[in-house]
Amino acid sequence: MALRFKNSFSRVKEDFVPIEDGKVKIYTCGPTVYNFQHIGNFRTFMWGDILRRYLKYKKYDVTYVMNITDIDDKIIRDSQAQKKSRKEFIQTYVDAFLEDLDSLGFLKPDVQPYATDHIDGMVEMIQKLVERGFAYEIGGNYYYKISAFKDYGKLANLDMDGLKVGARVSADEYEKDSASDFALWKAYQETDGDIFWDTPIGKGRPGWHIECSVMSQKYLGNHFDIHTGGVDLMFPHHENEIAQSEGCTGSKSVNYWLHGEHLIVEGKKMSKSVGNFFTLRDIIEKGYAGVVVRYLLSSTYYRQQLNFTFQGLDAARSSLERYNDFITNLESYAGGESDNSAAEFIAKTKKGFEDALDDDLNVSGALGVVFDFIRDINRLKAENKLSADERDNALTAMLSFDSVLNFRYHISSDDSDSSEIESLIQQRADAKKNKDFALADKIRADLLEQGIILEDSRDGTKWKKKV
RNA sequence: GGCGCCAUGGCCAAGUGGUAAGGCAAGAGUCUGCAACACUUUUAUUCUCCAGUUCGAAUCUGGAUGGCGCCUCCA
Repeated sequence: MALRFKNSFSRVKEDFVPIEDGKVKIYTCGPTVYNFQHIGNFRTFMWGDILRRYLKYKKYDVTYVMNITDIDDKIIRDSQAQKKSRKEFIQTYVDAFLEDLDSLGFLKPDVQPYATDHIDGMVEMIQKLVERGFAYEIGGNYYYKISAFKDYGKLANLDMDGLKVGARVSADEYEKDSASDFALWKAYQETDGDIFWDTPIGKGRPGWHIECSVMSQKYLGNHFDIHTGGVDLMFPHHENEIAQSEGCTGSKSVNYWLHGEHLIVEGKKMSKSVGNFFTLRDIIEKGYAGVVVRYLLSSTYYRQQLNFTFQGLDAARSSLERYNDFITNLESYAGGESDNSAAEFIAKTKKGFEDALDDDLNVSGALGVVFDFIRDINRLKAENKLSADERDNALTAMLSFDSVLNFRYHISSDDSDSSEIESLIQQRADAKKNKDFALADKIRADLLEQGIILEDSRDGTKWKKKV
């Protein structure tokens, strides 16, 4: 099967054909750094990571850009409330975000541009849009004239003529030709304090949407392959991005628009007032490793709502242990007689894995195939029908699947307490030899208390950390 | 009001016209000093409901019910 994606623009699955053979350019709308990112944010970034890893698995040369929005109304409001400079304020959340990406096992974006480093580019684009008749200025504010862009509303399937002018629109503090026109540049106001830029188009700050047009163009060119984000960004953000980019160049900007559904918690929209709002940090504090969250967030098809529950998180942890135990146990398996069935299992799994992911990133389907594989190989192992060569081939296959999933977790060998654990395991082995099972069980229970799980096998006792 | 998504076993979830993957949980067994790991095995004549199309429907059509989202803050 050929790789295909459901394109939000056409609303159907389309075969993926890159603009440049063998290369894929992807832009993802990154976080606005006014707070710690919540698990819903990470759900969106997560399938972006899977997408990117799978394209690499398919031998594409991938360029992945994820921006950081470091200027917006909330950043101004909250940094002032905390009496911090904008830079100082955002740094906390940028650092936290990068740490979070790391604990969730993300590949680092190839380019991670900051909005405020691209003010010049934004000014140039706004000037160009004015020249081309897509933008106008009123009292130092610049607006995009959506009536000038004939395809406006096409991505979100909105009929702009039929839009009601609601309370939020009329409450806008700036004057505009049309209520639906959106801000490209906001003139300086006293309440902005020291947050402003002096530019050829005046003193002020950029609107939200212009940054993504400028940064995607700068790092990926006027025309690139894939743009991702959450469904809520489809309108107005991505609609506006298209209007800006294409108004500026006069040609198509993005081939495939991918939008992920939201995460809900215990069946309800996540909100602070309901008390079901979680940052990644909240979850980790409850004792779950990042990789457990990764498993849960990535295991559901991205265009389907994901219902986050702690029961689900516990199930994810158990699944993940099976996945990792499989790899660990296979690595230490000495190898036996072959019955020549392993090659077939490997080929079948590889095909099933790729067919599933080729079909618009069906991770659930791919996981089903991988768990079939785990059972098939474990059975061969149990019956001693897997040779050392077959073991190596199975491991290679599994690790190639894991280059996409990244569910493998490692026990650090330089762990400071690992020698202590080894010595306790030795004490337990001695106790077992002396039939002092009470002591042996106590050692095992004590270690479990510290999050260390012991597993006895013919080849001795292994230990692993609880995730 | 307009646009759109979803409903599959106790929980999660794939399958989109050919007779219900997979994971978790639970029960039974093998292994084990006991566990854990692993293996074997049991658990949906049935896919929210009602009609229809078809030789055949979880899958297509119409309707109903329930849940969710977007319609200028939002992943």
